[in-house]
Amino acid sequence: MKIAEVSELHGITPDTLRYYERIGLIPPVHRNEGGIRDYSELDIKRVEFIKCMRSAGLPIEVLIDYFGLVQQGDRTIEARKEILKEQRELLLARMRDMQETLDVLDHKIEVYENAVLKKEKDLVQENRVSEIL
Amino acid sequence: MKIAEVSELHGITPDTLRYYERIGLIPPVHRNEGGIRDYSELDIKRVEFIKCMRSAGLPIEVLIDYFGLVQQGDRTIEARKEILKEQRELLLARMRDMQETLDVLDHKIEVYENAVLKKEKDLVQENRVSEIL
DNA sequence: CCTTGACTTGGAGTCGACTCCAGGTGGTAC
DNA sequence: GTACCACCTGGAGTCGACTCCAAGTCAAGG
Repeated sequence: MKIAEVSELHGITPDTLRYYERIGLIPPVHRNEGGIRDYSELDIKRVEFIKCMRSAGLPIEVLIDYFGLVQQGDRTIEARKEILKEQRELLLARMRDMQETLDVLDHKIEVYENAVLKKEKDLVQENRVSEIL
Repeated sequence: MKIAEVSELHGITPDTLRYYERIGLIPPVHRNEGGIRDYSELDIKRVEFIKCMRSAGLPIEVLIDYFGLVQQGDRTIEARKEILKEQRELLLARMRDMQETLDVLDHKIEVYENAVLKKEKDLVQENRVSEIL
């Protein structure tokens, strides 16, 4: 699969895919005779995983470390698990922050909602209905 | 309240507080005779709000726009509400992404957990218990 | 008086993560 | 055979959000 297809399929620009390869987040992708990248199933699995993790804000460095361990085989399973657990905790913490902010936002929106209603009511009472339409 | 106190109280560095003021996220803070910032109750309320919003990833620009509207008085209530609603939706979307990633992470951690257990079981069966301690 | 320490300023530097570009190649379509 | 298109490379630029720094001011303590 060529870079443009992978790009379209996963909503990642070719530039970003090449960038990921340059910095070692994706291992060197196999090329055809013309030197053009041909992404394997496995490469694509990796891209999907990366996209998922990045969409939640996991840092690229962490992912590089993780894949480095994967490459070193079974004896790194424990270390990999620890990385994932740590990122899981960080993710949860961020989600809790966001939930708090969401609550604040919801509250403020409601307050504004009421403010708007009150203003309209006032206008109606003053017989200035035309202004609210 | 001086900058150091605000900083300690809210876990924001003085540099960041001054930066926020420079870019207009916080309005010019009142100074004492010596030219030293003296944060008012209202300033601090604003800092708290900013901290909350920033911790959920709302962009600084959006917050500047929002406070710009606040400054313009009641006639901007509707517009402010719209900004908050939009940010609420974006926040929710990000939280959904994160929940998905969390699920993937949990699943992978479980797989690793099982892999570790299996490995230990194998070692026990091979009478190499010492290696797992 | 002099040092110390917290503050001030404007400007430059950093960091993570892309994003863009110039110049070049290779394969297909007319 | 040449125009076109997608691809390639290395390197530079951008963006958001800080973060750091040099040089200066001021109040309080010894």
